[in-house]
Amino acid sequence: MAERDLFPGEYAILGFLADEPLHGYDVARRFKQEGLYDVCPVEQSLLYQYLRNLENRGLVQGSEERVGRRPPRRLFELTERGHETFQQWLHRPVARMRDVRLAFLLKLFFLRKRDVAGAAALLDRQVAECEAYVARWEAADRPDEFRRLVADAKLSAAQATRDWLQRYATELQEAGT
Amino acid sequence: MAERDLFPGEYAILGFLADEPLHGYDVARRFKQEGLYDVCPVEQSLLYQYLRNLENRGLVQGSEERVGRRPPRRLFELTERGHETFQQWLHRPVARMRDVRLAFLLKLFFLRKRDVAGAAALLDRQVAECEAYVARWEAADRPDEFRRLVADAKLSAAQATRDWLQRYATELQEAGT
DNA sequence: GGTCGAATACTCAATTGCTGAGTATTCGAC
DNA sequence: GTCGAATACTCAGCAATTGAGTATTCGACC
Repeated sequence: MAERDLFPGEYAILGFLADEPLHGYDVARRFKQEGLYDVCPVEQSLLYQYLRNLENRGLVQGSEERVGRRPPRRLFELTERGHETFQQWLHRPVARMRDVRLAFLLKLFFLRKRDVAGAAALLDRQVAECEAYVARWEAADRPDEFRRLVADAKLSAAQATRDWLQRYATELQEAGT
Repeated sequence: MAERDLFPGEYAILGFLADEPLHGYDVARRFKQEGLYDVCPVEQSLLYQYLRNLENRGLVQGSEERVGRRPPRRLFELTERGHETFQQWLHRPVARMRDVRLAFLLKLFFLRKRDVAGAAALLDRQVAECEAYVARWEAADRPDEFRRLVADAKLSAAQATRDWLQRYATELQEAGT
């Protein structure tokens, strides 16, 4: 039973926990405060399910805190495997164009703060993915008007994505020098 | 209990049935043949669920055919309300940018075949939607680096979409004269 | 010093959209 | 005459998400 890949929201949780251990509630707050919620709207109840899933996979570890007659709360932190999984994800470009504005933005969010040079490298790799995608759709045959329309739509979107990535890469390089 | 809006796939079914009554199976074939399936992958079993929903809403009407000891099959056709619903949808631009490459493409698919001038008019209205969207994101405040990044991504995508729509509108106008 | 609303911290049941796998018949090719 | 492809449809179950709920503590204000 091959496990499905984690969702963007789940990786984002790993990202926040990579910095410091947090309660589920704090993770939710980070999402809102940092603006990730606008890109990837993980509701509270969903967040706790994600956390549970991550724990089942051994990527995070929650420890129970009991204080007075408060209902027990849990502090979550990344395991070794959690760190590895997150780091691998962080440096891997996405294959599908529609993921650029979701998962890829999340990657940039976390990588930029840690490692500007790494972010620039990731951008370059993502630009290459875009080029490959553009080439595939330029080569696609267009048996009829509608398929031509679809191909043009995909092409123009992918080119715009590539250009935007390139602009941002340049910006990072200039800021880095 | 306000009913949810129909899915793009459901509108597409209305579109096919607007031309002629069909069996569910035929609708599925149209999806594949005409290339709609690549944009909007409606599996067979899903298609029949959509048909049932459309029938419950009184937008299509299925009549049972019994031949020999064949399992009964149903021929679906649009009702009056079905025609109205479809026509309204067909001429309405979409509000969200991500729908341009889904629902809006479907609209173009159906409208282009019937009414090139109407398609050109729809394109103009959709361009206006894009402009409004661009203006909203240009005005959005960018309290931090990440939100600036997100805004830039949205902006560049919306501008590319607008340009693509405009190119196609021009093309239609030139072909129409 | 009491109370009231906001913040903290989490859980669970229900829903919704979809997938996969199944059924039953007919038709054409060999 | 039989075997695979095409026709035509159904159903049970899952997986991701939503919404609504629970329980406690803290700070502000009267």
